[in-house]
Amino acid sequence: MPELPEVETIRRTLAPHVEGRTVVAADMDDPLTCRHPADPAGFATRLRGRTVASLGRRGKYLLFELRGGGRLIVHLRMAGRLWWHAGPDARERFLRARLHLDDASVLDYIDMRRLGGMYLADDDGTGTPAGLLTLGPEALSPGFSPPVLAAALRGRRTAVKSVLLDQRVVAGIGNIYADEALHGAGIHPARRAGALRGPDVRRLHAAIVAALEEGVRAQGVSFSLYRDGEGRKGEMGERLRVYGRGGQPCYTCGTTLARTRVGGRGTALCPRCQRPPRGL
DNA sequence: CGCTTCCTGACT
DNA sequence: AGTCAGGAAGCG
Repeated sequence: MPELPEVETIRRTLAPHVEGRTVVAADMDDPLTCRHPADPAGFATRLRGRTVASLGRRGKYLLFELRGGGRLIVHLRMAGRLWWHAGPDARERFLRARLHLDDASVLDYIDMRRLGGMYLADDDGTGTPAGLLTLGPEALSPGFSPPVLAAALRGRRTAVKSVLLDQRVVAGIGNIYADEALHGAGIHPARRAGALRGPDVRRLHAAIVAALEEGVRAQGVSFSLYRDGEGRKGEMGERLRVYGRGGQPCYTCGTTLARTRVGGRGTALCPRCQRPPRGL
């Protein structure tokens, strides 16, 4: 569900509520949510008494750095939500875990599809999800530059959109912002990555950064499930130019936006602004 | 690489 | 009944 702007918004809204707080109890209600350690009782025992020093983010991972070492890592995947309440609120239908903090507030982890998960990792890396270890540069950092993007695209016959979604290439882009960035750059999502020229790559890089920064400013997209750490919706949904707009007119040229499938993912594009070269 | 799978629900 | 969903690991 959430991509870099949504996860960053959650981090910002959650940080003031959890930093410096101690977990006095953890209700780990769902074995699937406990990725490491995998048993809920052990997970709860290890988390109890730990204090959150700071809340960070890497790609789409949220990192609760714990005082004295180690971290609690949360990945929301498609449908996960983190929701803080000043007191023990009503339990959401798909509540999978609840952390009780030492000021009587609670942090709820809600995940209808149970695709997301929580990890308790040590400083030596034990328990860290593999995907976090192989993450590419942060999309909104100097480490992600046009030359870095060019190197990732070079020589590859796969669709350019699939490369953008590869977290090992760049961390934080998901299906929404990939479509938005490709439209902003005027590049067809199924275009062969290796076929992009220097100017294409620079436009694409700029469009990625612009789309993600706009998403952060607007506090994310709230299509259905996403909310920030305090349950508020983001404004980015109304600013999307292609994602979710198949069949509606392109804001740039008026052409009816198309809906297709690229790399197994639903994809929206403007057939005129993003015209593919012959044979892609 | 690209396709399938994980999981559960909403919608056509 | 079939399709789709903001993600990513796993398997040929």
